[in-house]
Amino acid sequence: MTLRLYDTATASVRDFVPVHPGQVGIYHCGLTVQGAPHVGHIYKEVVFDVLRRWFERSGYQVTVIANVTDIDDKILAKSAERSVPWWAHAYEFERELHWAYEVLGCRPPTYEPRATGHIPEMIEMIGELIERGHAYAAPDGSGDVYFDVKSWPAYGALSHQKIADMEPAEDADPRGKRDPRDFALWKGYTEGTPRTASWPTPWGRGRPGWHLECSAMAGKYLGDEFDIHGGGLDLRFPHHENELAQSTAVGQKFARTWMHSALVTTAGEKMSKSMGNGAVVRNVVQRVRPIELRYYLVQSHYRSVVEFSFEALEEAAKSFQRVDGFVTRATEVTGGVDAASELPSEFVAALDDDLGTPAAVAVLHNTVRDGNKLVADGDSAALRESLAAVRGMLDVLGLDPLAEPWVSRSAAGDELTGVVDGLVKALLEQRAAARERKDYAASDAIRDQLKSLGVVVEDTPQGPRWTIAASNTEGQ
RNA sequence: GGUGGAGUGGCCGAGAGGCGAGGCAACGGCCUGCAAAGCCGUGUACACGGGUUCGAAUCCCGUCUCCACCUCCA
Repeated sequence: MTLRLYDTATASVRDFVPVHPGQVGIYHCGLTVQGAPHVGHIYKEVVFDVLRRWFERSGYQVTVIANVTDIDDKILAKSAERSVPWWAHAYEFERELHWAYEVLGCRPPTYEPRATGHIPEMIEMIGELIERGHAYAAPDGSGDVYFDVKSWPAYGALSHQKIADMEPAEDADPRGKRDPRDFALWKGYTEGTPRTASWPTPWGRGRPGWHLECSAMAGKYLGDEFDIHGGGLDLRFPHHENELAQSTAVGQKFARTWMHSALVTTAGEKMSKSMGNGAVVRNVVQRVRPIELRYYLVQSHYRSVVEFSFEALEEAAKSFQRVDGFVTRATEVTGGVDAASELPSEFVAALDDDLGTPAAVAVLHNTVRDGNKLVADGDSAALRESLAAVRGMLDVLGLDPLAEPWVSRSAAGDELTGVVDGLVKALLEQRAAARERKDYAASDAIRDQLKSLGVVVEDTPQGPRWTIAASNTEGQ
């Protein structure tokens, strides 16, 4: 079975056929770095990280380009509010964003171009659009340059809308537009904005319109035709529609498949509308481990709305702990095995079917259940196979607790661990002695004492084992 | 006004004409000195009203409710 993906443009699930055999080029829109990322922002990143891992596992050579939009009106407005230079503001949140990606185990893209680094490419593109009759400099001398929507009959194809049916923006200042639905390729310099946020062009000084940078950068790094263009569902219109218009109007074929990840909601509303800062990634990972947050996001399908709540999140954390627990115990018993390269066929089929992570997670749990039956009997070929399969599946989902980045963050490498292990073992020997003479009051007292210190003791057929209880169970 | 999506058991969350995805919680059991973990078992749910069909959560018609987008959005 081959990989099938849902394409927004055709509104259908289709077989994936690469532009270049054996290779995949993916462009997904990164963020406008204007504030701290919340769970909704990060969801898109997790979705495309899983997609990328799945392509790689399926043998493709993958190029991922994800932009950073480091200049736009909101950045200018927010930085002015804080009395911080716009570039410092943008960079601060770019770093915050990278921290969030990293903490959730999202691998960096192949390249991450910034809008401000691609002004010449944009100017070149504007020139070509004007030449071909699809763009015009505003006659009012503002320095604005607009895309002429009516000159491009295919406009609206991606979001399946007709220009005539679109509501013109009520708040939009028509300025020098021929049609209210025309959109800015370039925004002329305006009084009161920093001079550093403007660049010279044949049409006057100014800054990029929001959509142009992605067209310019996708074309530059992935070529005139590439495989997948993605982003959050709210980018479908106008952003992606405009990108498509710009790039195709300039003669490119552009993306073959458009993928959009569903929005994350809180209290039934889109996160960016409804939230304060409760769902900011930095806060959420105080409440559950980052790997658990990732599991929470991966267990639902990328085209289904995620209704975010801390209750559901904590439930997901428990579900993941079941998997995590198996990996830990099975590794102790077997001495550890590598992730399998061969994955269960149902798992493969699930992901091949439009990245069906929920079904894939169900296969994972079934494998864990079967594996758990084997753990008590000690090391065996069947257990090793089971552990290898589980780790192989987790690896694809970016959730293998024994792989980077999760291992190096766990306490295992901590120099104190050896000390604690020695101390706990000494106490467990006393407990074993007490149990031998059936002095259960004494043995339970030791266990209770350890528990109050956060050390959980469990008896297994292989003897007692101890773990540090999950530390971040409190928070807001 | 236009376009797209959703409503599933106590909860989360898949599926898409017949066979109860998976998880969390609950209850019963096994294991255990006790616990924890784990395993086994228990729940017949698909917004509402009609229709098609031997059979509908799934298809059709209608209704209700909710969400997203229509130039700030991931």
